[in-house]
Amino acid sequence: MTPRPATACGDAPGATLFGAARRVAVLLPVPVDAPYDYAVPPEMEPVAPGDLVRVPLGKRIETGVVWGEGAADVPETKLRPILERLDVPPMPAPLRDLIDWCAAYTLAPLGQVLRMALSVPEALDPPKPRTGYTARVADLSETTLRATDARRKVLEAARAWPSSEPPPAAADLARRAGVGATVVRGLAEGGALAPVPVVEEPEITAPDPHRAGPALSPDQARAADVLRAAARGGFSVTLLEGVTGSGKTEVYFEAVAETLARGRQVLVLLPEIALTARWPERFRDRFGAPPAPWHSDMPRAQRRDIWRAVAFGRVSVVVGARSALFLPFPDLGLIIIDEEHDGAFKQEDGVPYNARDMAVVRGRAGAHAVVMASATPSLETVLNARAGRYAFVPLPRRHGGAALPAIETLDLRAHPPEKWQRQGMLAPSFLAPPLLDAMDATIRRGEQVLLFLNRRGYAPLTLCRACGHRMQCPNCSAWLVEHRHRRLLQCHHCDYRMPLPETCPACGTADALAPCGPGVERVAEEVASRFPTARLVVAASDTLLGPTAAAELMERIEQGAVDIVIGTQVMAKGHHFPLLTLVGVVDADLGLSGGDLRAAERTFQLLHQVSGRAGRAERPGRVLVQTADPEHPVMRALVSGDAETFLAVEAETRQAVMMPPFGRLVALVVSGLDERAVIEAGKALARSAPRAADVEVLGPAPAPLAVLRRQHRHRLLLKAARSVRVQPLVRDWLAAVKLPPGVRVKVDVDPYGFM
DNA sequence: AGCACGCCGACT
DNA sequence: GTCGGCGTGCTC
Repeated sequence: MTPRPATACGDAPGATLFGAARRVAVLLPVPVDAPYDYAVPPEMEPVAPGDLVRVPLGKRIETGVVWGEGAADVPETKLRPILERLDVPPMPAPLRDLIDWCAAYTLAPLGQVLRMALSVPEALDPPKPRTGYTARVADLSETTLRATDARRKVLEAARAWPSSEPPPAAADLARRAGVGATVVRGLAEGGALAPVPVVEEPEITAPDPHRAGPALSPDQARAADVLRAAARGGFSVTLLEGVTGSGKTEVYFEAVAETLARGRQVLVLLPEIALTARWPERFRDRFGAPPAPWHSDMPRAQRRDIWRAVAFGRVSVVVGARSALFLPFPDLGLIIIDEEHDGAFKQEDGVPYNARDMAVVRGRAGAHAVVMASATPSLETVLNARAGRYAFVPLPRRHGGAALPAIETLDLRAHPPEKWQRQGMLAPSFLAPPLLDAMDATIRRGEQVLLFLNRRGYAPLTLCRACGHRMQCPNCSAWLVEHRHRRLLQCHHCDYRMPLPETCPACGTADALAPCGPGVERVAEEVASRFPTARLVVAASDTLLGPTAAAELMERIEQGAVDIVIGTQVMAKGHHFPLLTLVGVVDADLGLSGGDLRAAERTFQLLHQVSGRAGRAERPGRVLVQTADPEHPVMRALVSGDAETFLAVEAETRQAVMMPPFGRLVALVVSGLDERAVIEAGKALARSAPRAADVEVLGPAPAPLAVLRRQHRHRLLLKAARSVRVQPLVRDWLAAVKLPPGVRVKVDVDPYGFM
C-alpha cells in the first residue's frame, strides 16, 4: 500500500539511499496526494529519507520530510532547491510507514496525514537561548560603576554561583542577591557581568523500570509473564481482558517495565487523557517519575518541549490521546491501548482514522508489541483474538477483592416515577420509587450514590405548550438543549447559543415553553427537592472545566464530601470511590435508539463501565438500571454479567447482514450550503457507483445530522465483503464524478458515529 | 494549508 | 470608475 518505495531500509544518521542524488521527493504538510521533487544544491550534504528540510513552495517556505527518490515526472527546470536541512533527528521509518499506510487506508491526502505528525512546527526550530549572567570581574573597582551595596551583593552572588550549574537568568541572580532585576542589567551594561546565551532543554526524570512493583496475584503474574515475553519479541498484538478491579494496569505496567529496561520507548494511548487524571499518578507510584502527557489542549510550549524530547529520545514514556500515535519516537518498543473499545480512538474530523487500528500498523512497522486492554473489548478485537490474529490474555477478578456489584433492572413500566411538588405545581419525575428508596437507604448508611445519565444540561428539548413549536438550532437539524443554570439554550453540535426566551418565538404566548425530557441538571433539581439535606454535585463535561477541576471533584467525592453525584459519561471512567455503593442508571435505553451500528455494543460497554463504580472497596455495591425494556439483550447481558453470550448474539446479527467486522463500510458524506445541489451530487454519485461482486451502495439519504453548521449533508454507504479492497474502488468512483461547485464529499473508511 | 487569480457589489 | 467578497486552482 506504500505509494512510494524506499522508506523501510535502515537509515542510520548520515546514511543515504541515493548517494549523491541531486533530486529527491519531499513530502509537505499540505493536502496533496504525493511528495514534490526538489533539487539538492551541489554544495549541500546528501539528504536521506526522513530528513526534515526547509523548501520553497509557491511564495512561502515550508518544512517537509524527505520521502524518497525523486519521481522524475516533472521537468528538471521546474525543480526548486532545498534551502536547508533542519537540525532535528530524521523522522523514523516506522512513522513514515504509518503515514503512508494511514493515507492509503483512509484515502486522505498524504500531506494531510503528514501534517498530523508535524503538528508543532515550532518544535523544529532550534531552542531559543535565554540570557544567563556570569561575573566578568572580581571587584567593582575594575569597572567604572559606582560601588553600591546592591551591586556588590549581585556580583558576589554571581561569583559564588556553582560552575556546575548553568549561568543564572537576571531574575534568579537578583533573587539570590535579594535585589531587583534592574541592578543585574545595570551591572551587565557596565561590564561587571557578562551576558551569555544559555540553551536549556527541560529536565526530565526518567521512570525507573527496576523499582519493585506491587505483589501480583498468581493470575496477574501469569498474565504479566505473557506480556513481558511479548514485549521482548517482535511485532505482536495481545488483548488483555480484565474486569474493573482485576488489576489490568498493574499487569501491563510489567510490560512497560520490561520495555524500559531494554532501553526502548513506550506509548500508552488513553481515550481521554484529561479525564483519567489518576493514570499519571499510578504510573508515578510504580516508576518513580511521571510520564510525558500528550493531548490536543496542552499549552503550546509544553507540546513543543515534549515533541522535541520524544524526537531526541529523552522521553521514555508518553501517555496520550490518539494524536500521540504520530509522535516521532526514534525507538518505540511498546504501544498500550487502554480502554481499547472506546469510540474516542476514532477521529471523525480531519483525517478520519482509528488510532486503535493505526497503533497496530505502527507496531508492525516498528516490529514491536502492541497490547490492547479492556474490560469490555470491542467485537472486532474479540473476533481478532478468536481468529488467532491477536494473542488473548484473560485476567480473572482478583480473589479477595471487591465483589461484583449486583446489577438489577428496574422496569419503568411496572414502577413509573411519581410526580413531585415543584413551586406548588406537579413536576415530572425521572426516578422510580424503588431507586429513590435505595438512594435513601444508601445515604442513611453514610454511603454515596451515583446517578448516571449521559445527557448534559437541563432538558434536551423545549417546546411550546400553546402551539407545539420546538426550539431548534438555526444551523443544524438538532434540538436546542436547555442549560438552566446558565439561562440559555445551546446546540451541542455547533455551539449556537441563545437566551431562554420568555415567550414562544412562533406564537408569542408567554410562559408556554416547557422542557421535555431529563438532563443531569433536571435530575439534580428533583434530587435536591427529594433529598434536601444531601450534598449533591453535577459532573458533566461542561461543569468540569479542565482537568484540575475534574481532579478536585474526584478528590472531594473520594473523601466523602459529597452524598449524591449526578453525572454523565465523565463519571463512567475508572475512579475508585470507596464509599460509593449505589449506581442508578436514569435512562438505560437512551443510547439504543438512533439505528447506529454499534449502539447495543456501546451501551453495554458504557453501562458495564459505570456499574463498575459501585462497591469497589469492601462494601458490596448495587446497580439499579432504569429501563422500559428489561428483556433487551443489552439489559439481560448486564444483569447476568454474561458478556460472552451478548457478543455472540451481536456477532450473529452483524454477520447476518454482513456489517463490520464481517463486512466493510465506507461512508461518503456529500455536503454543501445548497440542499438542491447536495441532493443532485448524491444522485450523481449513486449513478456511477461501483458495480462489483460483493459490493453494494446504499443511499443517498439524509445523513443522521441532515444539516450541520448550515451545511446540508447526504450520505452514501458502500458496503463490501471483507475480502474486497475498498480503497481503489472508492478512489476510482470519486475520480469519475464531477461535483458541482460548492459541494464536497468526505470519505470515511470504517465510519463509527453519526457524522 | 496558503496564496493568487478571477469575476460581481458598495464606496474613498 | 476602484476595493474587496471568497470560489477555484496550484504549489515540485
